[in-house]
Amino acid sequence: MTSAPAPRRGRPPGDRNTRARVLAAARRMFTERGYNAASLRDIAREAGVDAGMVRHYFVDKAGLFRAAMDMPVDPSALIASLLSGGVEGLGERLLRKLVTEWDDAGNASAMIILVRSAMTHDESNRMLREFISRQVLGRIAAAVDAPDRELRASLIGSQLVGLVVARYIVRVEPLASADPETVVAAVAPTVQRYLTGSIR
Amino acid sequence: MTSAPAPRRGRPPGDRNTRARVLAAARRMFTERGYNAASLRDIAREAGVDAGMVRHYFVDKAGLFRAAMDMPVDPSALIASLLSGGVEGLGERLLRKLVTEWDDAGNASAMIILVRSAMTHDESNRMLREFISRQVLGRIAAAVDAPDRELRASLIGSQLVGLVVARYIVRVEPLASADPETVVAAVAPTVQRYLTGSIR
DNA sequence: CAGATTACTCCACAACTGTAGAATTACCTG
DNA sequence: CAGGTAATTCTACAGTTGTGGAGTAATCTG
Repeated sequence: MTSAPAPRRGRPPGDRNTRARVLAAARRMFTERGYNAASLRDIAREAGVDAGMVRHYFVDKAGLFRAAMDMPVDPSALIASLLSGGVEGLGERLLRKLVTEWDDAGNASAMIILVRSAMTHDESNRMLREFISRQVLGRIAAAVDAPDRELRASLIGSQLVGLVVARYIVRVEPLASADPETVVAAVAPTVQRYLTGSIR
Repeated sequence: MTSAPAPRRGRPPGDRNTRARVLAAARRMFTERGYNAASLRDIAREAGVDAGMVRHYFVDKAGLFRAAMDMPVDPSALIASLLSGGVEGLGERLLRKLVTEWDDAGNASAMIILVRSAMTHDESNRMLREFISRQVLGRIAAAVDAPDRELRASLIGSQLVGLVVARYIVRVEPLASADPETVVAAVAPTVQRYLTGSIR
């Protein structure tokens, strides 16, 4: 790993920090509209920049999307740390993390982008399915010592995705405005039952 | 070699039942891609018909969408009949109805159209929110004699929407291929708890 | 100073979109 | 048979989309 700052040559970026602005605008647009409906020109306008910059920095719309999906926190590490506390009370920890994380992420979470895009964009759909299966549910399933581990994990997935859609995307009331602890208290037992309870 | 019959101009002889074919094609396309991503030309091609027919029969894309959303069964009547059995075991009845209905609807349910479209199309988003609130949750909330009726109802909504997304849209395994009764057995207690159990 | 390299904008293109009107043909009523 | 109406396709238009190339400006290295 060369930590050397790389002999920067050529024209330095002005104090506009364009790349980051484009990325931020892309995240906003993708969360709001999903992959297809967020146009490059809209994103560029939002960033106060010419549309050509997207090509300059990210080559493609797909490239921009990939860059926008590079999440700040590694979800697998996050989940691993959640799991380290054991299965007892995992439902509650999982849910609290999810809700508090997304409440103040101000709608700009990669997960929301993915959910929203997955409805109309094939690649996103595949990404979401694989992300849920491998990164989230796979790990949970591995931690659960019960028959039907995979089924249990995907049931959890269904409740979590449903919560995201209802609270953050479609915004069904009063769930959308309910305070975090209320949501945690209400939904955690569901997740815990899918984890360790009887499901047959 | 003229393999294609070369579309003759003007009114063709016989009864082609075009309106119904366009409508069916529209339902298929809307379920597969959502409102925005399903183009009029694609729908017309799917129906084996010129795109002008949409205008002829439905005026607008919005008009076509409205027509495609005119559901064969009135959901409010359906829900009312489910509710008539009382709150006892309602979770199970609700879930069984939902799962069996959609499993053999072959993916062409109006609900799936709505869920899929709601992610990118503002009007659909509004429609879904209002449909869930008024038609489904409103009625359920009215039948539940407990504090937090609306919150309970929207929690149910979150689990149901999550199930739809996970099983029918994103197709997370093994939930997507699980047999109906397994799903009912696993999820019904969740719904029942949201209905009558403790949520605080 | 001369390149080289990067940052950035402008313009063009082909494809696709929803909408609109005109033209053509078939069927129905009298 | 005459005339109207419905059914259908064709052509056109203005807008938007992702992409690509060309050109300009700023800064670096040598």
